[in-house]
Amino acid sequence: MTGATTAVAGCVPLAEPALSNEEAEATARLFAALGDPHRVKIVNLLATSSEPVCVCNLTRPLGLAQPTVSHHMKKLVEAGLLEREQRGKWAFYSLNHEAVSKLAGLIDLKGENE
Amino acid sequence: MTGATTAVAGCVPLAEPALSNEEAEATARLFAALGDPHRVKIVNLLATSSEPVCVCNLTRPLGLAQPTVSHHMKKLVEAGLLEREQRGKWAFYSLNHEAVSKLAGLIDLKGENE
DNA sequence: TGGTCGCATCGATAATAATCGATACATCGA
DNA sequence: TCGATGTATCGATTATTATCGATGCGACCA
Repeated sequence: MTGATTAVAGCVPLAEPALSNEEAEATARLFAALGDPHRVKIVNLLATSSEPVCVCNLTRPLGLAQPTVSHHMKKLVEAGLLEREQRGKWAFYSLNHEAVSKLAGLIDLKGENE
Repeated sequence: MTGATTAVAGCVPLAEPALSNEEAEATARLFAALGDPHRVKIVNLLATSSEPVCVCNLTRPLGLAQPTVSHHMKKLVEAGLLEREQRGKWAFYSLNHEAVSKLAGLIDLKGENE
């Protein structure tokens, strides 16, 4: 573990009184992780799969080279949205449902303001 | 107007069976709009303000030049997250609560899968 | 132990985006 | 009508990011 990598950790609801620079950056990193269409598709594929998926099963539906897929997976893991599991020589990725829920909570303005 | 600018329109829940390229791009544009710390702060400032805010009241708290702030406001409006209202020579911006709610709904995986 | 396979990292390149000074446009007050 | 003011646009620069070939690393198999 590199420490405070997962962006979700430092996030604070958007309706919080006054966001600090660090909080704003953490939140932006989280959203930026989903700011790429290929990464949106990755999350979609994992969300609709009942089981973890390995990289070799992502390159074709995404139409990307393997290093590019690994690049995107790393970004999503760093954001805390995905979890990586090594099975033999395969790397299986799955959604971090808790992080996704927390992300949805960040956006929810209800109850926070007016 | 370029037409289908507001990204929110073409968005579909992340847990939908198979996202098309267009849907993934629309969703990514929406998230990318919040993928910048300054824009997160703008949304935060508007979310905590009971009234619309003009650009001249944003430059100082953001520490950015006026053209840069206008640039970010445009991106957020194009994403559909903000609404612009001209009052005399001032441009007032406010949150589009409906779009924000819809954004939160996109992320919600509950009920869609498993 | 050598070969293969899956994946991550490296290095380079191309594309995208943030930033700001200069400037244009529109509105308002005098 | 003229000057002042608030914003948007333009143009240029810098920084960030996506992409992929080449390569390295680890696991598995024969």
